[in-house]
Amino acid sequence: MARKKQYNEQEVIEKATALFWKNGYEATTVRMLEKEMGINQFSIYSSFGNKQGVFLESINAYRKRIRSITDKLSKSNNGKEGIKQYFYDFLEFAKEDNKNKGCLVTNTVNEIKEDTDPLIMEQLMEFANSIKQLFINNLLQEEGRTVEEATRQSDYLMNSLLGLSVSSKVFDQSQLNDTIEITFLNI
Amino acid sequence: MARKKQYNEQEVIEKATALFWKNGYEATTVRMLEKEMGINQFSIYSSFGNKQGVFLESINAYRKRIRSITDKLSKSNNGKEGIKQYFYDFLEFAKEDNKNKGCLVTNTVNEIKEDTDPLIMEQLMEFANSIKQLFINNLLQEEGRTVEEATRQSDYLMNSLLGLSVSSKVFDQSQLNDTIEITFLNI
DNA sequence: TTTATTTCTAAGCAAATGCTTAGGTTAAGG
DNA sequence: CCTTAACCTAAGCATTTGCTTAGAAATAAA
Repeated sequence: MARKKQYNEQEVIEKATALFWKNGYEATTVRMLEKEMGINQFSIYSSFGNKQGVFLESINAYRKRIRSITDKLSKSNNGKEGIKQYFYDFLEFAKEDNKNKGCLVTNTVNEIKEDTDPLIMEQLMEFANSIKQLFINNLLQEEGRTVEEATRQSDYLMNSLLGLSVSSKVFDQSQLNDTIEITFLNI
Repeated sequence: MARKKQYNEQEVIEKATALFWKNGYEATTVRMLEKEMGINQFSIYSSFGNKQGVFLESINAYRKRIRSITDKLSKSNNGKEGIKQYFYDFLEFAKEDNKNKGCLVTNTVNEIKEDTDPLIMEQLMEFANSIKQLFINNLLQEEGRTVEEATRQSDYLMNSLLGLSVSSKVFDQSQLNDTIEITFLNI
């Protein structure tokens, strides 16, 4: 017995995600969100509570989108080759108009100060750990590796991936390809 | 024939550097600078023009401080071992109170949006390239490497270093050590 | 059609931002 | 001891920030 919402929450969150991805959390203002999402501030706040609420939903949307390549990784059964493919898939995933936006999660980790909201931190760490766990599982598909070794190598790989998320904004494609190839030479 | 400055510009820039290092460029406000540097906003603007001017001087100060370990690297003559030592030195350099502040330059690169000031960008890229060049030189100290190979490997190492600057804020010391060791296994 | 209830528009709020300025304070040269 | 030029203090400026709210518009039920 009342008016209907004139927007779809999932659709507008997709647009918010793109903004956060490109600009980071702090640099994305509510006015920008308003414009990009195509709805008024009132609607933003009534649907998502506050700016942080929009961002948390954006992380969810991001994780859904990236699931296509994490799924591929979790289903792969060729050890480190599957992980290497994930690196390439990720670069493709983060590309837009010949530019690279990096990883939404990594970008946000880079913004972290002491006063970063614990809720956001929690979400970020959970996501990072889920990726690391996939690495460990894939490495253990290959013979002659202890769990400890696989864990150490996964930390190494996470470090490389974090690096890629940053350097993909500055390096060109062939530099990135070479870097990935060398990264997998020694594990 | 006039009053003398009651502060030393180099001293106050050291304090500004610490702030930018910890909080990043955008998140550091002029009021915070005022408090940390111990001088009034008027003095800040009269000495350095604007906030960006303070930051550019802070990058200079940072480069001077890090020179102790880059000098060590440029003087080393044991190839990749010297670079590995640089990685460890860097982690030590960036440590403060059991926390790790990462690299001022990398932190700022991570903040980069399309509208980042070109002057700042230029400074940052110049610094990054100088490090990469040191890597190349050191790698060429060892036999059996072409310049192209050394360049590719230096991109790989820069990627790892960028990763370290980020992951040092999240990983613990033993994870970082393991990561460095694996990084240097296959070059 | 009327009523009830939600949604939307647009104006507005306090706080924080980078930067400026008026006016008092200090000290070197005459 | 004055003058004068640079310095410092502190108040203030316009703009932007995240968030709120009063009131108009829309729509399902009575």
